[in-house]
Amino acid sequence: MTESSIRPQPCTDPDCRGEHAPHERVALAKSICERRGVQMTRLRQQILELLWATGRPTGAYELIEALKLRDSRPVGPPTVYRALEFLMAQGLVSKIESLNAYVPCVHPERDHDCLFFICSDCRASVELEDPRIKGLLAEDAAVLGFVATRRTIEIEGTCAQCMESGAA
Amino acid sequence: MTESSIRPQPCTDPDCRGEHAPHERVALAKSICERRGVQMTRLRQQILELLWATGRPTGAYELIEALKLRDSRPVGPPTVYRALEFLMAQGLVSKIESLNAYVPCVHPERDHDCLFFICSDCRASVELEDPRIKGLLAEDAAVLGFVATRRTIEIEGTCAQCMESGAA
DNA sequence: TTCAATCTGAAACATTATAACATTTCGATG
DNA sequence: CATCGAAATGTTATAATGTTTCAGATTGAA
Repeated sequence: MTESSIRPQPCTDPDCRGEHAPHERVALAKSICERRGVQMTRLRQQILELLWATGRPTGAYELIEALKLRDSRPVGPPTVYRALEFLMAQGLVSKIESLNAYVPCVHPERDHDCLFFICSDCRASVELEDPRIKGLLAEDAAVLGFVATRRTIEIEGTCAQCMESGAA
Repeated sequence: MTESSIRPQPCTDPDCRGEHAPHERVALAKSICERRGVQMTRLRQQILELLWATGRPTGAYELIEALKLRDSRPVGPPTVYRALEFLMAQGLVSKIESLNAYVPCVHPERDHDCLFFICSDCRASVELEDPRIKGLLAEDAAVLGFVATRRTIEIEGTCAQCMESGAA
């Protein structure tokens, strides 16, 4: 298993030229919350920062450990799960269902249904928006008369870097 | 919450005219295993039958309960998880990651990367193949130099029947 | 200030999954 | 037929993930 990589992330979105430095993304998250009149509390911000800091999908219990280490702040599972729930509701964090882990969203400012490429080797994940897939899914849903509320698209495999380093 | 529906399933695949009666699908699974030289044992078959019987994504512990009731056959979690692992490896069953539950595959005879529409109301799921989405995902993966091994696509929402019955 | 709403803390518990090791089953081979 | 080995299953314990419940703290507004 090679080192976890990609931090700051090279954005795979062709429209994006921006930096995704963690502190800058956290600042953006705060301004989004303010605009919406919801509270980016200390705990929530810490968790978002931790998710940016690890640079890979991170489990709730791993966050609990990290909070304990970083701040000698012992928090229970419900506390962390509630914060994650809030962050997800605001589109600032996504859950990777196939890993039971959480990642910060790169582009919370856009309404997004992302897909995730998850490297089984280095454990990193890359977020991607593809409106064409979004469109096809909408089309398929329409055929079924199905009204979608949430989309989970997760592709597991080996990332380019790990392929090169022959780790796969 | 309305009654769980769709059994036998109306196949949403335009190429498919076939019946998907559970017993017929289990027979197909058995012949596939025989052809591959792998064993469709009694336990594995029972679990596959149970998955067809419930008609909706079913959890491992629910299967354990069902086996106990149906056969007064007490099996432990590892036993069931191993059987599920086998069935998934053979493409006969898929895991719905967002529910931690398992569904039988409608078309094990084809190589498939399915997407699932999951009704939050009646708990039913519908499997669909869409080669166009498969193609776009392959294209996106290629751009990233990512080699995919597994695809998880799960759309949650409300199915047509539940929309009609106003249950949503 | 004081009330109400929101957020956080804490203990217990529920659900999902795996590790480690023993036993059984069953076909292949001597 | 005996028995060996591989595959499958059984058993116990435990790990990992997530929730319920109720209590206390904080915050923002009247």
